[in-house]
Formats: sequence, structure tokens, C-alpha cells
Amino acid sequence: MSSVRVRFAPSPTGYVHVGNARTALFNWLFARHHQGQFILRIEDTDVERSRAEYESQLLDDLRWLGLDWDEGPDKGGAHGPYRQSERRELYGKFARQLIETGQAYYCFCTPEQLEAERQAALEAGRQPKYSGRCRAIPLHEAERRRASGEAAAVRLKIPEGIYRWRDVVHGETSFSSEVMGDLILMRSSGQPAYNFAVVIDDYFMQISHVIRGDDHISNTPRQLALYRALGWTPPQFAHLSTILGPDRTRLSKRHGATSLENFRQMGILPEALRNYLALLGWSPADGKTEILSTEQLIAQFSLDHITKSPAVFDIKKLYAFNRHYISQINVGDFDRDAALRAWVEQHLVDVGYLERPINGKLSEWLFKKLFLILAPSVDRLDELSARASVVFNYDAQAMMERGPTRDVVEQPGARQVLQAFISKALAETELSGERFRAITKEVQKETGKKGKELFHPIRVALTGQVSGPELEKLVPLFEEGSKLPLKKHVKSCAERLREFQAAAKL
RNA sequence: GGCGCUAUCGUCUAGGGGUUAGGACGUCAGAUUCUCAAUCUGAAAACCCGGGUUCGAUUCCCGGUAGCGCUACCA
Repeated sequence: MSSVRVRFAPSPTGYVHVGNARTALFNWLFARHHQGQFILRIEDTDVERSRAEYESQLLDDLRWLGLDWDEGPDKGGAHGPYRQSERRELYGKFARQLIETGQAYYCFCTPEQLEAERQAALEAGRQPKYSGRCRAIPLHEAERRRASGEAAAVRLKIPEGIYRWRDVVHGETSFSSEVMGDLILMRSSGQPAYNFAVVIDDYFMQISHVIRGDDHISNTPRQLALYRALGWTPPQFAHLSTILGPDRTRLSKRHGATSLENFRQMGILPEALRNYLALLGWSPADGKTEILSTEQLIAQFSLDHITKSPAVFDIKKLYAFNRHYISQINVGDFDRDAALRAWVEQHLVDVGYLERPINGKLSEWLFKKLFLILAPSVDRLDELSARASVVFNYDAQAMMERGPTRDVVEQPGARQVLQAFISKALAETELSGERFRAITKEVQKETGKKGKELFHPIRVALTGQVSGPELEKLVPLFEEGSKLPLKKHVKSCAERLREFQAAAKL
């Protein structure tokens, strides 16, 4: 089969939105599945809105998502340059060619004039499309007017007829030329217009499949008209459905987190987002498996299994995937994944628990103990600091003033359990998980209390909270943490229990 | 207004002329755990409406409705 070349062509006008991220992902998966090329092209023809700093943000976002490209603005390639702003001559050349062959013409109408006509047409209930007035201006006259300094745009004469293509996801699709006005190729500023630049670029970059949002469906016939005028064979088109917010309108900022940057800050793992996004509009061959590694995604991805209908973005489901991938993190991953390590460090530095440098024993404790004990219960990693409160914040006085914790301590029998436990625990120089277990066994024998009656008061005395991870894991976490040079001191079990004794007047 | 796209549990989806309409998230219940989370088991939950074709339509066709998109010298 001929080689697959696909592209992701964002304009640098802000952060990368999930909708675009999904488009990028589908292109990438398709390219990787077919061992083809994935090309990144920057569509910065809109000088007003494009900003250079957005471009580097954009590349960072895509890298974070785990997508890599074979050709792009930062790495070049045989079909560059990869910024439309650097391809001006090309567009100019073909605009002139189309004018010379009579397929395009100069248009001297001003935007104000066009807007007025548009409004008038709308009010009269007519189709608001360009009248084609400037088609009648002879070329030599147009040249003369331009020479005298008059600004002109270039328009394509849309040939009449039906424009049809076989969309890879929608099947046979067609539009009549009647609904299209002569489209702008070059703006009077000399900048190419989107539909023109896209066609030129896709052709010269030898794009085989254009996989993009279905908001481009009605642009497709215009582009087809251009391919026809230029005598070029168009690529295959695949139009992906829109991603909607919970209210079924197009997903946007007002729906909350929608940019890759947002998700990164929330502590969504890129593999979770990739997996979730892949399932928005695409489904695996067996129709059932949802947790899929990137390798499996690449192996199974096919344009045949794409749905046409729009999808509502469900953050709860994203969280479920994120929980899954967080629970898969194990000790070794921190050695491999510097980005994950840096994220966790920064997060805890930001809340004032830690300070840099973080290395040696502290790093070990942080990743191999604290993280692995606390992370499995979070939806997103930015909840880690709140979970870590059990480690860093212990205040016996406050605990005795709060209803839920105080009630546990004041339950009948609780003091008996606590007295026995505390005297034994304080006799130890350091409490290990094993010693903790042994001591609670002894307390159980002596007091006859077990289960909830036994552990609940101990949990409250040791953590100041009524729920949390297993005590057997927390105890050594506290003990080890207490010996580390942390910005915020972690109280040892002994410190906690003495403070508790005083506050509870035991 | 015109043109186009879309329509299966609350949500993401599988499926397809005859099925107990499958899976996942969420929800609810139970099990387990010192607690929460996790985990396991189970339950409730869907073919937009109206015509047509057919022995039989949720599936195919037409129409309606609704949602979304385009209708720019934005992309």
C-alpha cells in the first residue's frame, strides 16, 4: 500500500484544546499503525491571532501527551518549511498561476461593502454569498488598479457542479456549488486564506489522509474545487465528530478544564488521557476492552471503527482511567519517568511540605513510600497534597475539638485501648510495621477489644483522622519521615502519641 | 434563512432484518477491610418520533424533531 502521511495542523492561537488533542492523537495513531509519517504543521496565517510563544507551548503540550512527529517546524523534514508564514512565495506563485489561467481573479470589494451585502441578503432571506461582481473586471484593468496602489484579494471562480467525495468516516458526501461563493485565496493583505494554504500545503507535503474535525466538512467542497482548478488529486478525507460539554454544546473553556495544560496541572497522567481520548469516537475491534496501552492502541487503531456522532466529554470517566494508571505506577517508574517525578516534587514543594533539593533518602521516602501509599486513592495527582496532610499535619488539640475524631476517642473502652497501646508504643525506640502489628495484638488480648473498637481509636490518636491508608503502612512512613530533613517536619509516632496524651488528658 | 452532519442505557460505545441488545464510566446493593479508597459480586438503566419496505424493523428507505457545524479577506 502507498505510504501514509498525515498531519496535525493547529494554529498557534492558544492552548491545545482536547478536541484538537484528539484529532492529533487519531492522526498519530493512524500514522504509527501504518508505519507512516506524522507531520506537524503550524497554521499561522492569521497574524492577528497567532503568537510565537503559543507555538512552543503547543509543541510542549503534544510532547507531554506522548505524541512525536516525523517532520515539523522544530525538526525540519523534506517537505518544509512547516510554518505557513514561511511558505508565502508558494501561495503567491499558485495564486498568480490561477489568475493567469483565468481560474481566479482580483477582487476589489472592501470588507465593509461585503459585510453590508451580506446583511442585506440575510435580511431579504437570500443566500448570503459573494455575488462574483469582480469576476467581470478584465485582468489588464485589475492589474492597472493594483499598480496604482489599490488593494485586492484573490478569489477562486468556483466552477458550477456537484462536489463529492467519499469520506472515510461519513461515506459518500456531496455539496452543490450553488451554496458556495467564490472563495478568497489571498487576502488583500497578501496573506493566504486558510482553505488555500491548506490545499497547497497538503499537496506539497504529500498528505495521503486528512483527518480533522467535522467542522471542516463544509470546507471540503471548497478545497475540492481548488484541487480541481489546480489539477491535483485530493487526499482522502476523514472527518471526526465534535467533542461536546455536558450540556451538549461544543466543549469550551466554560465547561472547565479543556486544555492539555489544564489536565497536566490537575495531575492527569498522559497515558490516561491518551487512552480516554482514543475511546472518544473510536472503539477497539472487540467492542469491549477499554484499558489499552499505547502499543495496543497503535496495533488496533483503524479508521473503520470511528463513530460519526458527537461525544460528550465525561471527566468522571477520565478520572477512572487516571486512577487505573496511577495504581499501575510502581517503584521503578520513578527512575524512568523524570517528568512524573518532577511533577510530584513540584506539587509538594508548592504546598510547603518539601523544599529542594530532593534526593537520596528523602527522594526514596517520597516516591517509594509516601507516593505509593497515598496515590492509589486519588482521582488526580493534585489531590496528593491533601492526602499527605495525614503525614505532615498532626494537631492533637484540634482533633479533640472536632466532633468526629473526639467521639471516637470518647467511645466507651477507647481510653482503655489507648492507654495500653500508648504505653507499649512509647516503650519502643522506633515503631516498625511489624512491631505495630505485634503491639496491637497484645492490646487486643489485654483489653478484649478487637476490630473497629481496637483500631479506630488508635487510628485517630496516630493520624488525627477517622479514615486513611492502612495504619501498618502509615506507621513506618511517619517514623522514617520524622528523621528526614523536611521543610515541614513529620512528627514521629512517639511525638504524636505524647501530644495526644496531653490533649486527651490520658 | 440556506446547506450539511448526527441520533442505542445518565455518559462513552458494540452490534445489527429475527439477539436474554454486549462492554465501560457513573449510580445503587452486597462481600471484604480498623476506616476511606481500592478490589470482587450483583442490580437498575437504552434502540428520538411518524410513515414506508418486509412474514418481521432498533437495524434499510423517506419525512419530522432535536442537537451541532458551515454559510468570513478565522482556522
